[in-house]
Amino acid sequence: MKENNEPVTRSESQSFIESFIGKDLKDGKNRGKIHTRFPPEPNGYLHIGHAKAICLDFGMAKKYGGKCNLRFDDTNPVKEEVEYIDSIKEDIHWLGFDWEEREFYASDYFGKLYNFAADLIKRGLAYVDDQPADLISSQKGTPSQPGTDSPYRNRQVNENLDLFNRMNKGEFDEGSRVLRAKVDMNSPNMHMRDPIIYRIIKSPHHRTGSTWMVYPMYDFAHGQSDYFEGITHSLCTLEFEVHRPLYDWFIDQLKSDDYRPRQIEFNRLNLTYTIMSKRKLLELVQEEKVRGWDDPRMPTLCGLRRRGYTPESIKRFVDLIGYTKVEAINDVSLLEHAVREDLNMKTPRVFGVLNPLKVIIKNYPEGQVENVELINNPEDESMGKRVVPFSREVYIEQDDFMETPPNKFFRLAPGMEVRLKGAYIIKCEGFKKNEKTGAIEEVYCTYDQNTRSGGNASDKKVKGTLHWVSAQHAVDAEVRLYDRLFIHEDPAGQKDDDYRKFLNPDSLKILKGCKVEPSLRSARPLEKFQFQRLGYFCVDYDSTSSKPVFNRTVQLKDTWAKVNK
RNA sequence: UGUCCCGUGGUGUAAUUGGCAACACGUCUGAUUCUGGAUCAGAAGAGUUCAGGUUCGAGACCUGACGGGACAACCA
Repeated sequence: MKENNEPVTRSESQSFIESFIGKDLKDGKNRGKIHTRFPPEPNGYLHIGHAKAICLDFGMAKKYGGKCNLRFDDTNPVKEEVEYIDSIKEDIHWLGFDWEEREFYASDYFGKLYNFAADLIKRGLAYVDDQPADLISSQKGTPSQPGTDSPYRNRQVNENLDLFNRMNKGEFDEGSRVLRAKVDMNSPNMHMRDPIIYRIIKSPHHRTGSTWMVYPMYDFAHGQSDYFEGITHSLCTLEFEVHRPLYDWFIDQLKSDDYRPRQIEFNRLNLTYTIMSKRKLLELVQEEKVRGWDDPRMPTLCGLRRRGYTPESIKRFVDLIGYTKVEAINDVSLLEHAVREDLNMKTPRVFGVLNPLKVIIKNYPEGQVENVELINNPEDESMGKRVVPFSREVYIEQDDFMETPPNKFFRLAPGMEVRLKGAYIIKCEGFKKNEKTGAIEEVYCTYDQNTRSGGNASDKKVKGTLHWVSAQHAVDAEVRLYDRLFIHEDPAGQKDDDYRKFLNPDSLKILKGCKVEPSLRSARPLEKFQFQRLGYFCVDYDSTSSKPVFNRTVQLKDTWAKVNK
């Protein structure tokens, strides 16, 4: 919808996929309709790479007035489990997408697929091969050498039909026979060299039980399922590019009019300092390198959710990186930027002290408590204000005090003044130091009564403003700090080294004696906050009202930390 | 030694389909701030892998190199 001479803005630029779709629609292909599908195999949890596909599949359909199906690609009963199905559905909904009543399974089509295979046999386009896997494999040749025909390639139709039927009745052992499509053993494309389309598997299927003994391969199920569902655009990742000729070959055998689905491939999502392979993520879980699929360090959607990421931030990130055919590796800092941007607008500010250091305000009356008022979110006035108790003893961050500060240290040090945010300006008059360890144990200050925020002399300038928590009112909390899971930008891409070699030993730091403001006692799992000056934090599932647990989603940008390096 | 795909600042993407490279992240300044956040203003950083060709004109088209990736699972 470009108006007159408005310049083309970023948001209007389309990916190559969208251009293809737009052209197909304009050309009136498939009656000018768009229908997509998201086709996960239920063999693991969804990760942020899947989110990229989900956003495309559901996003394109929505944008162009079409529909998007959810289809579980469950053609291999030995790898798939029901537990994954529920988590996949939960994650898609969490992201904010809905397939309505269109929840399908490749296994819904086992009957149709079987009949289609039988039909191919009758047309002389498929045959049963009795050879073992290694022989079939070696006859396929190599990418640079053509294959050779199987001795069973010209088996009679009736024999093929009978054998295929008996394969499905369980008369033969797994691995003893397969059904192959008769395509072209000399094709430069390995996938066209008489691909196996059915194999015998006797383990029960999570949905069809032991109805079938014979199961279709991916290549024989995916395109056909698209066809059965009326899919117009079958969007998948780059590695399926070489499968496309086969996809088209089966559609050619299947189609009866001018409707046909079209496969388009785009680049996978890769992120720096993590891995995206389902197999490797499973290893991390099984080898207990992480605490589970939803460990906040994992790139899984449930992990990111637990870490405190919002669906909006993930969608925003996906939107920023785009869809191309270039195998790219995206910088996590862009993802982090996306959460900060979102959380900045949404989260209430609170005080939490991670490494407490007690400050005693010597001239503040003992036993006195004042309730100071603080703005919940300077970005959004509608979020209102809250009241926080202030008293003679408060905790500040250990990092906010230095005995001998460097230049430009705008915090507390002997003789220096700082503001305790929302309360008073205090001046450091002394401190107690453990002579053995050198640790600062207490800091002694005086406060200026006239400097209370909002008061007469409240506009007096000081260099620094600190967050704090009243000692007697503080709630003890556990805080889990996360760092990148790997110390290498591309841990899985190092040919000579196993990715495990690059695991970051300090990716998780658990802080036990943290002090947070009393309002946080009632925080519920998944609630998000900005701990002022520190970062964004999300309440963990392990949290209880007596002992809150917070996960740090991401730090605030910290220019001081950079200067300090 | 085959077939297919890809090659634009540090990173990810754009470039009205041939008109003298734009945006975001990151980086660095400065302003502002009761968050060293946010915000605001600004800067540095690529001449589009290379070499030819077509053209008045090429990041876009052609040819050839070079570099990266995918493909030889009874996985998806």
